[in-house]
Amino acid sequence: MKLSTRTRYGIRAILELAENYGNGPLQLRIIARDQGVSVKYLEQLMAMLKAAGIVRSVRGSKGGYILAKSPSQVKVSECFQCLEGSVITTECVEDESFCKRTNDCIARQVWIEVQKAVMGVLQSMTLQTLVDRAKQNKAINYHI
Amino acid sequence: MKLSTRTRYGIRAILELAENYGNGPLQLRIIARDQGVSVKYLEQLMAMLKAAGIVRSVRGSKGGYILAKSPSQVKVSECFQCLEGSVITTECVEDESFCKRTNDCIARQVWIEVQKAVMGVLQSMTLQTLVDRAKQNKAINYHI
DNA sequence: TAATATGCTACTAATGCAGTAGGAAATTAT
DNA sequence: ATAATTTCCTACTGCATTAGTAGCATATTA
Repeated sequence: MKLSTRTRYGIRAILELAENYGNGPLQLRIIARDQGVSVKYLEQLMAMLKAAGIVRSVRGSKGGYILAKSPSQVKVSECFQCLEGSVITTECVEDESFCKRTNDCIARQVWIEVQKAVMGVLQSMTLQTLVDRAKQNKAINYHI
Repeated sequence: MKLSTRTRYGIRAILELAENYGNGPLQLRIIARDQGVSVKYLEQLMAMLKAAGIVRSVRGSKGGYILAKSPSQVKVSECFQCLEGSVITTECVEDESFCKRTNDCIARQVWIEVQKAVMGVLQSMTLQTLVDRAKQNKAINYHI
């Protein structure tokens, strides 16, 4: 059940875009530097997010990426599903015909509950939620 | 975030042992037949569960596997962690020194919450919980 | 025209998953 | 004793996915 680096780097990149929201495009060069990831790899992640309509891009010099919607309108679950593929723990959770044991399979009930729990967490958060937390966190660190 | 077949088959095998609890050892041959999985593959999964003290084995003819504790004493989370490795979504969740950004990383907070949610579900269930559900399920199907 | 960014596609090394295979050791049945 | 059954152990293999790297095309600004 490990997360891919795609998801981890991707979410971090999106968060950086969310923090930068309203200040024009942010270059991958900057994000790559901040996050310690290659620009080339980030390009691919951003392509996925762009295809999903989560970010949009501005080409050319002074270009970069911008969040397509305001941070409060983007659920973390959207970003997660885009990058990780889905939150499906097993095929049978969403596709009953995947296995003939579906009706009797108690294990399946477990995976359904797990999936609901994960989605519950991710759907309850928007990028704004996380940006606010980050601000709060920085304020606390400042006082130390 | 897909589950491995290890975990899926393994949990199903354990559930079969749980349903058989009190009736002596159950052979992998039987479980393999019921679940549509090879004996050889099941052997490996059972080796993991045995090492974790979840099941114990009886060698030789009329041998097989038995749950090491009563179904009500075995949490699903134990079985899951044994088979899947862990519920860790990323290393940094449990190892703060894994990444120097740990303190400021808001993404990490997301993964921590996801992990807690998953563990919450799995820890709330014992094998007995699931066996009871299975019985209930069968009773309902019988009336149809 | 040069510099800076994204866009696109192909390639590759490493890893882990999902088994298969074969024989050894223990136990029971004949 | 011997045969049959069953777990035990370890090695091997094919496959898919991940985690990038690389190179060039295209768009935009200075």
